[in-house]
Amino acid sequence: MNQPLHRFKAEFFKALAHPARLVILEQLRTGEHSVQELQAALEMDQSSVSQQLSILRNKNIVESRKEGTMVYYRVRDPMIFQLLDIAREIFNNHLIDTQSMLAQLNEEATMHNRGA
Amino acid sequence: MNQPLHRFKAEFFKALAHPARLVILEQLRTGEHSVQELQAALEMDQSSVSQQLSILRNKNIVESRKEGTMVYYRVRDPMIFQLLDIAREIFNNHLIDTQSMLAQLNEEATMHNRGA
DNA sequence: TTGTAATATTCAAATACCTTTATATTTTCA
DNA sequence: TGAAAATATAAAGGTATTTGAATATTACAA
Repeated sequence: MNQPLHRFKAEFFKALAHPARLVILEQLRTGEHSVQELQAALEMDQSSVSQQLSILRNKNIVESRKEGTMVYYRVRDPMIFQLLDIAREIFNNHLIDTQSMLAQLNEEATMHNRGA
Repeated sequence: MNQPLHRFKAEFFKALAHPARLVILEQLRTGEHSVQELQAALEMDQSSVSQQLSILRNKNIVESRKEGTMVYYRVRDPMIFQLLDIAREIFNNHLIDTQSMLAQLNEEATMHNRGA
């Protein structure tokens, strides 16, 4: 707990704990991608993508290569994908189950209706 | 990104992204444990442990069983341990590497010296 | 050089999360 | 019943993350 190791592991998981960053990693399953490409896939603006990439970079989860004015990103350790696969299985096993998901979706729908 | 699925996955990882919760899960590798036992292992006060457990419970990562006045917790899906194993391997593979770790440890030492 | 395209960094406001302390609840037992 | 043990919840203040907008940087080409 005080042990730094657990704190570093927690930070590693924190790096994965963002929807955009998960999508980025999914994109990188098929190999290198430029920021442009990621930006298009994510439908996010340039600077947001860059920010998320910098978080993944700081945690050493991705690394980059510059080619002219473009930068190509790739995942550093393919084992990350195993991790994501297992996370998906846990999802499919219903660990994160319908109850809380539905509750939250519902809540969101309500919010949107209010907004409309 | 807007897709709720990615948000839920992100929340799942967020649930793992805390040192105390990681230690709790490590403890639960050997099976059920009471809150008391976890409290002792973590050297945290009762209510903090309870709060962390409630986060894990809300994300359906652990479940509990009441026996008299005591509550026993266990991990819901053993695949969680596979996930933690892989995370550890990624660590050992140096993905989260020394550079940032040392930088942070250093920074902490500095802070403490300032404080002293 | 100046301009432009691609990417990165910085900043401020909003939100979420942590930590601590205090208080509730539930169960058992005298 | 009333007290005590084990656990849970709530509230408040501090800290960290997110988000969006603005601004820097870098590399290249005209």
